[in-house]
Amino acid sequence: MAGISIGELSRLTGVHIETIRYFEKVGLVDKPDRTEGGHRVYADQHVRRLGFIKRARELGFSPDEVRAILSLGGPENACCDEVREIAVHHLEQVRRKMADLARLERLLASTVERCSGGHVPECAVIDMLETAAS
Amino acid sequence: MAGISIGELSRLTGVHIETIRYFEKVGLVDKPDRTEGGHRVYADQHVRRLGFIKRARELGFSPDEVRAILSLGGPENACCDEVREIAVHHLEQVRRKMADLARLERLLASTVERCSGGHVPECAVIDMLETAAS
DNA sequence: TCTGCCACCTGTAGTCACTACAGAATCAAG
DNA sequence: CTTGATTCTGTAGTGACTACAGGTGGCAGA
Repeated sequence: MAGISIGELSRLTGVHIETIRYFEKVGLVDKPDRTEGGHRVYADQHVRRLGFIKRARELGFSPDEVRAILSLGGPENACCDEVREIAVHHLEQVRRKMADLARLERLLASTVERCSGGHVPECAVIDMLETAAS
Repeated sequence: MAGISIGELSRLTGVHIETIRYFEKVGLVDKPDRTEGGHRVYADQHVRRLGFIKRARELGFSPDEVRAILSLGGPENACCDEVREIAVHHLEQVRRKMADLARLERLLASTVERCSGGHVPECAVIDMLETAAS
């Protein structure tokens, strides 16, 4: 209710003060009111918005994707179909990345297993890295 | 056999010319010989080394991990146990990342499924992003 | 040999998403 | 009114490159 300082906002949301100012600069959060002396004064709306951004970033949405959702009018006004499209696209990327990692995991695991582990210059890991096949 | 220009090296390895020079600057690849005029002249050894670096990076080894392997004397001399340790550590990180992505995938997938997709302001994706639970 | 042109050189600056600092001003409590 | 914490602006740093500007090198054809 009462005005929130940037420090409180930071504590409430877990977003660094510097990052909050950065988000303001790049237009991810609205410019807050100021005190006479120029200190930022935030409202509850900013807490929600910043929490939203933080969570979306944690979930791997790129800043541009977050921006896209926000530009749809923000969590308050965005239309489901448009937001859904962004989420679906993001889901596809996540699945692609998972597949990549799974291949990598198999390769690494089997390589490490083949590895003698002895203090010798023959090494399956090195062999793998030297070999161009994926 | 014959000297290789930086352009050829780039074509052979698929690494950008600028990146090759960057790798030289940060010490990932040895400084090559030069022509009288100052152009870099590479040998086969550089092709192997650069290919090695490229592949390790593609496999998600961080530059520091690559540096660590190279500092063990490079692919030619490194000892299996030390390299293995780096690879095992990397494997752990890959698995952690996979688990993260899997959680994210489930959340996104179930959310998108719940999503009406209509042109309405109620949206499961927004709800998810607004909700702080992971 | 001269000319043309591409490849290459160095050095600097830009990217992204922040993070970190310096030095000054403001705020809140006592 | 003083003190100490907080906040302010603006700039610079991070990592891992990428991109450019402005100047040479190398080599083929005339």
